[in-house]
Amino acid sequence: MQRELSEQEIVRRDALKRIKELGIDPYPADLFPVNVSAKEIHDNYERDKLSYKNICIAGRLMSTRVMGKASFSEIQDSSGRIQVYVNRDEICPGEDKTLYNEVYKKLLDIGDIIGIKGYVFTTQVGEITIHATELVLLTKSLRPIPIVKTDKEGNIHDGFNDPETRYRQRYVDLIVNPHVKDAFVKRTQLTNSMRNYLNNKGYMEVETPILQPLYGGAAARPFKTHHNTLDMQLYLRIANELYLKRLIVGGFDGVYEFAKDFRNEGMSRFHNPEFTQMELYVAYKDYEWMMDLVEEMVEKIAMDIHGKTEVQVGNNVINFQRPWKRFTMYGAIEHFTGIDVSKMTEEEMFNTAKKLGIEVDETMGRGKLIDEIFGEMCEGKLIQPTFITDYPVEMSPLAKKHRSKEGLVERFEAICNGKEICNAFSELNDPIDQRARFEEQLELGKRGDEEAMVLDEDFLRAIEYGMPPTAGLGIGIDRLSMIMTNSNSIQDVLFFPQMRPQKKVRVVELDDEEKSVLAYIKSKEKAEIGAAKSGYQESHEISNKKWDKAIKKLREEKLIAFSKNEQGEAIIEFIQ
RNA sequence: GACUUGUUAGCUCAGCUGGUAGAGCACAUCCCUUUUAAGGAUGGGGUCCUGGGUUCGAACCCCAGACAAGUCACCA
Repeated sequence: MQRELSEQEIVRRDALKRIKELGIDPYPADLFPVNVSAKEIHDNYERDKLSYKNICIAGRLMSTRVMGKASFSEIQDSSGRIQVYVNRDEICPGEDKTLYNEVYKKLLDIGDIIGIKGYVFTTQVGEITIHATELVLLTKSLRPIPIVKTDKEGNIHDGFNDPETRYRQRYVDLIVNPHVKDAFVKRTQLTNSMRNYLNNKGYMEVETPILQPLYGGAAARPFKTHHNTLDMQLYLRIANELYLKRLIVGGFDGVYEFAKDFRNEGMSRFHNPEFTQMELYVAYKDYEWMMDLVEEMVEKIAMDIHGKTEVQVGNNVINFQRPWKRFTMYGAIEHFTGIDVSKMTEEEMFNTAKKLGIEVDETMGRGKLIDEIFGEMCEGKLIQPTFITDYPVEMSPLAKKHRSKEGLVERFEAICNGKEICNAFSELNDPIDQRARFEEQLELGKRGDEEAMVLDEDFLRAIEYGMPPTAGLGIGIDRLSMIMTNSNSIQDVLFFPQMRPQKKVRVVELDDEEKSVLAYIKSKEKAEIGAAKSGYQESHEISNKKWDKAIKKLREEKLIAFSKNEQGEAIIEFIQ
């Protein structure tokens, strides 16, 4: 179905047609021999002027200021923007000035991708500029892009801000909002830095199934799908933990994966249905060791991205310098509430939670209560990176029981800016205990807990062969990216955040009611508007609003006209 | 899932008590040899998110819905 084009789109399509008539290919196939970027010129021209006498650059046309025979444009390549000076008699040395007068001045639009050959100079105003000697069209753009302007004080004019449009048309967002691009560059720096760190340690990056017959490794509701040939239900993974541990059983000492995981749950500025987690498993280590690794790795990432360990996040400056603060979960609760819950019975804890103003219900066990108290009273207050250790066993069916503390597991989370950024434990490798924990989860599932884990018989078989003591880590790449880029929403660190589809555009045609109204007016030829309405309403059921809509529509379609007679009455008239 | 706010030109936004839909940028036409968000002049451009209702009359009031953002709940 052909969309109705806006005036500006029609102008551009007409320009495209004219360009073709002039024998110019608006989408040429040949490579364009780019030999420099905008950033390189800005960085190096002043101290090495001789190297920029013969340059070739390509980019998107972002602005033009035409001043008769001379004009200035700005082009933007992947590295940034640079000004281009175009002089009529230089790009058109002969008699034929079409390239300048018609193509450059009229047929090129902001958003077109062009190639420039020329040399670099500095204008009278002192701006490093490319003096164009040749100009070619590389791609014609058929839609107008938003024109965002920044003045000398750095104020942004006519910004492209609407989050919905920005996320739905991320390509436009990336073109016109440099800070958006910057956040994604930083995200990639983050994963590069992390990957380098892990590779230098000798761990192996692996890939494990995303389509899993059983989902496991986390407490979450999965996406279901179906494989036709096997005729079986499959799930999109919620975690890759159980697969990576199988690889530890298989004899790898350290494996990691940057994993896209999928959880069929609520969405918010911290949650997207698909998100990225880096999971790492290292044999013969424990959670204490893993804490040291996390500190070291994240400190290094901050250094690699920002050149320092401090990062501005909202109103806070977060410092990733080692060592980070460490609290046990009980310790954190005592620190923030003054209450020692460690020796409380479930009943005492229930009442304590209630007193603290936390919503509780009878189904909550000790572990859930502790988690609630912590989440409510402590988590949001932890701005600087902090490790919380030793979680209740009920919440952690895959973690090893604490070596000395009853009822706890060897688990830690790192909290930063009030949010969890990673989760790790000494992995449970006792197959008997693991089976028992899975069975407890099955019970929870029967009681209606949709997030309860399912029993993975193959995983149990694997660890029955023997998994060495292992430290495991899952670190949220999106969450960490948000912190490292000072982003307020996960959507700002995902190129294409999940959105509901947009409504389809309707084709407008006369409906039956409008046709009927038109027929009536035609029969009258001409009438006072109020009389026509009441006349029509005598024989037809129609509300005033619908009548009004119908006649407005008919006028738009130029099927009827409005006017006034000598008495000043509004007259409606059928047009032949 | 709940609550709050929003949706008007390609973009950013005004729009009074309900009374002919506005501005800046962009676009078009014309003039102009180094400009800096903006050279000058003139002009065109609208499904006021959708559907219903109230009203002589709705961008505006009422009801229902769509989409989004924020807060909360759940979760990483």
